[in-house]
Amino acid sequence: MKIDYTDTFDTATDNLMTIHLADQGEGASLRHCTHDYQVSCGNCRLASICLPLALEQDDIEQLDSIIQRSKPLQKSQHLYREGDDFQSVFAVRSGTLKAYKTTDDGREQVTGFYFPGEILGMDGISSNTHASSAKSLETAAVCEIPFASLEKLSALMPTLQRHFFQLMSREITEDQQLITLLSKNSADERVASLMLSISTRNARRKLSATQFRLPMSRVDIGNYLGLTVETVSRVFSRMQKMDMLKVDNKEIEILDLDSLRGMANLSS
Amino acid sequence: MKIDYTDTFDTATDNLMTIHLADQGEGASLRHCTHDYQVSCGNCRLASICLPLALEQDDIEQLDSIIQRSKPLQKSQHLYREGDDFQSVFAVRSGTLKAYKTTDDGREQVTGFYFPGEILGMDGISSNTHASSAKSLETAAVCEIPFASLEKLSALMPTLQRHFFQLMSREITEDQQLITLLSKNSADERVASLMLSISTRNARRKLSATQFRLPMSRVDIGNYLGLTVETVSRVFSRMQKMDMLKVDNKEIEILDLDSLRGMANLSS
DNA sequence: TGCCCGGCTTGATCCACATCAACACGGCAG
DNA sequence: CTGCCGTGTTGATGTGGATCAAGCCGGGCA
Repeated sequence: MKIDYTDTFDTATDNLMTIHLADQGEGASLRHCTHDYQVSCGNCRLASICLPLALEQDDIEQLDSIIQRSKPLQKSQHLYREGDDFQSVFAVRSGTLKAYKTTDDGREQVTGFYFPGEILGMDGISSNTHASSAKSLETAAVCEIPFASLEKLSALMPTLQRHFFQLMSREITEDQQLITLLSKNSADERVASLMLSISTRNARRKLSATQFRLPMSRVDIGNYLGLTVETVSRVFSRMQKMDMLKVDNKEIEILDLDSLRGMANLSS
Repeated sequence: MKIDYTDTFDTATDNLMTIHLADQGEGASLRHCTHDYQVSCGNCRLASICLPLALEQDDIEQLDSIIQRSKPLQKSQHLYREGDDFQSVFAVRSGTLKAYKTTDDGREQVTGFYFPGEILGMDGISSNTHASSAKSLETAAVCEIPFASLEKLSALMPTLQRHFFQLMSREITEDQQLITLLSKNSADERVASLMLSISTRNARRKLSATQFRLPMSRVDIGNYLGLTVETVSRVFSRMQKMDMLKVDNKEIEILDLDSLRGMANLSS
């Protein structure tokens, strides 16, 4: 079997997930994908939504030179743990990760889900140790961006500096969105908001906005939204009964986007 | 009356608040303080906890040159509003501000309180418009730091760049702390945590960690902690009955720091 | 094949906090 | 002085979601 490397990867980057999602072992391209760590930002199809966004070709190559592509993470494997030395931030190449903190009494607060093209680990910058843990929800690949190099490069490339400031700022506004959601919204509204968030993030990656497989468990959803598993489950059932959503375990189909938006009642 | 300018300001910076808090019009120094916008980072007593932290003398002077000191904000006056063009971030010089978002149905989510030495407005970087509003809870003075200048300067001064990255990261970790608080902790724990937070922030500014006046109303506290006024009030009463706290309207005295920590049950 | 186990759903009951309502207090304008 | 309003407290009642409990389903493994 002959493979056009650049091109295969161009699409395969994300396909790793799609393939996994569909649960069909498209052996050849999957294997190819997980073993070739030599992708570059220049030919990554996520470049337009990831860190290289808005960079010139030359700049992308420089950025590329500091990025390390590590071997894939298995499901449930940690990328880093709370308290670990902070060295790098990470870009998700394929798969999904969750970031979470463990409270003293052992409960878990999920602080975010990270899809391909998204950056995680920025909470470690302030204290030089990671403030949360990150583990993969399915087989995943990440690009490691050593922070020291990123800092140096940022000082030389105004666009990159700006963009990284913006990324951190976005993390802040998203956290604030979650704060509002947790403190002001009902269980229905919370779950609806999460579904919409996943839907738009899928769309950004040119995937279906109405059909997708949830990479996270009900427990994870609960720990993210401040609800118990039971409540999450009940909300899904209710939504299904109202014909807003079709839920088949982790397989989701949004049947009525408008009423889902209504339930979430968010302007943003 | 003869005034030693540098020295007066050295202490007056923060005194504006203390004076206001004590509700006694120490005319001379207050007037001096509020009308002299020509303080510099070099002689600001907050320098050690504010943006200049860890900068060399030369660098502080450069930073100083881009900072604008505006005239004081009256109580309840807005520093910026959600949706405003983003131009600058702000350092609190005296007084306290709250940042908040208004939900579509008109309710208010307070996302943070900002005390002297703290930086606010960073949530505006990502979209070039402020993602939240900020208003003063009492007479306050701020330093305006035009972001464009800060960016340029950051590219030249690695320490500043690093420090600003750290500041944004700290905002992220604090938001995540709040997320956890809102989703996992009881009303008692939430209020106790806030009291401890204010206490430590006071200590950082060399003020009493056990006696202070709350700059914010019960409503604000409720809107920050995701509770109603009534609940906040009841928690205060309960704490008072348990001899952890003495509460006289906004005047707080922490009587038993340890049991307050116990109630908050936070490792951090 | 049968068993176990982890993830999910559904029902019954409980409880922390919201909601509603009344009142206390202090500042301020008339 | 009186009345009003904004802010805070306290009590009575209601409710959304937690908790407890049971059962379902599918996958892995002996």
